[in-house]
Amino acid sequence: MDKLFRHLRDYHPLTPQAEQALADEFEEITLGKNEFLLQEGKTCRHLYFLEQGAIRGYYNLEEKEITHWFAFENDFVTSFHSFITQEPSVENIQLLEGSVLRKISKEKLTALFNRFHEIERLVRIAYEKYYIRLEERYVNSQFRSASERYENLLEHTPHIIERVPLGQISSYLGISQETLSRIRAKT
Amino acid sequence: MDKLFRHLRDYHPLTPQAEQALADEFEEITLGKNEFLLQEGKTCRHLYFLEQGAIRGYYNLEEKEITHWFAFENDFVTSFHSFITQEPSVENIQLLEGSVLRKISKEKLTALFNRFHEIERLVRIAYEKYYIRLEERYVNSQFRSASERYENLLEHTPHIIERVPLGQISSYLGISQETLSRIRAKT
DNA sequence: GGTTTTTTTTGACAAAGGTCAAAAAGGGAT
DNA sequence: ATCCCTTTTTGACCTTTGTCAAAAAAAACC
Repeated sequence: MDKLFRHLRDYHPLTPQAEQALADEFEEITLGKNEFLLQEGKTCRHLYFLEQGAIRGYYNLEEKEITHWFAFENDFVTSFHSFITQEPSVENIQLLEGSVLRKISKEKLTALFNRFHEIERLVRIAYEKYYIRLEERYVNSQFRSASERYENLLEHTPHIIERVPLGQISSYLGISQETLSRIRAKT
Repeated sequence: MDKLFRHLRDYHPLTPQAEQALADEFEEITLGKNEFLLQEGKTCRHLYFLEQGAIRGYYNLEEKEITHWFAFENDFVTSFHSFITQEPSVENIQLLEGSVLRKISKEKLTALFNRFHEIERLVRIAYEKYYIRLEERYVNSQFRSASERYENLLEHTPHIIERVPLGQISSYLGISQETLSRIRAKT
């Protein structure tokens, strides 16, 4: 649980009462490689915190799996669209490695917002960070060439290369696997 | 001011006290076509609400202007990265038409968060909506062909076509202007 | 250690989209 | 209407990336 709270403090420091209330609600779960946290068509009712392990989010488009994000230690994980709207998810969330997570349901989180302004503030601040991250990925994906995107990955998130098969990285970068392989051969 | 509050209520209803506090801080401004709300290198200190008009955000990449978003009536406008981090902006925000806006400074907004939990909640909910929007744009931009992206624009945001020159639309879609022109010729 | 199975690389070719240059079409002003 | 200036379209060609198929390499299994 420590890992979670150390991470939360980076967003916004909490009073002991608020920390305790969160500690009461965040439940630990352990899942094995290739298991699913969520499958398309199901509504995502939880927010997860990934303490240890690696996870990907992907969806199926024309027979292909498109991986659009990865998560590692200290990342929050959910199908954001489904979690927020409480509509069925179009994406799947699958473990790349055996992982240790903490989870909290949307209802419990919402109830905590009502009890603790500071918890809602923490989430507001976390959203800001995640928004900025996504914005950077967006600009990077749309206006850079395939090899620039790969170099950017090497520079900013090299751990992805170590822990994820190439086919998933290529779809994450929006490149065919063959092209990515050729880009790598050149460097 | 009505327009702003009608819009805010769609996110989250506010008490009269909170509305009044916001009304006291949101200042009206009017700017003409081609004027700048923000230029790169400057830090964005305000959040704007666009009551009437049209605005674009763009940055310069290798001699070219890359337009990466448009805003119209009832949109919030800011250089999100700069506003949140209070670091110098890499983007420019320019009016496409003469526009009427409301603005509030970051300090004043933060002060309101402290006074009114409900205002911070409203912003938290607004972030969720904007995050989902960006996520959709991201997936759409990265995994669809040029003509699919254009068709998607026609279907979901046709007003852009009416109010924005083609060169800016093409860069928004991540296509060269010539290719966009050819796509249009076909349909 | 040898055999499957999966992942990555390579080759040949095709398709999508970009670039450069020039022509055409619009939009104001006078 | 005419001139000037901006925006859009068209043509020829080039570059990047994708696709299909097969080989090579790596990993997992017995």
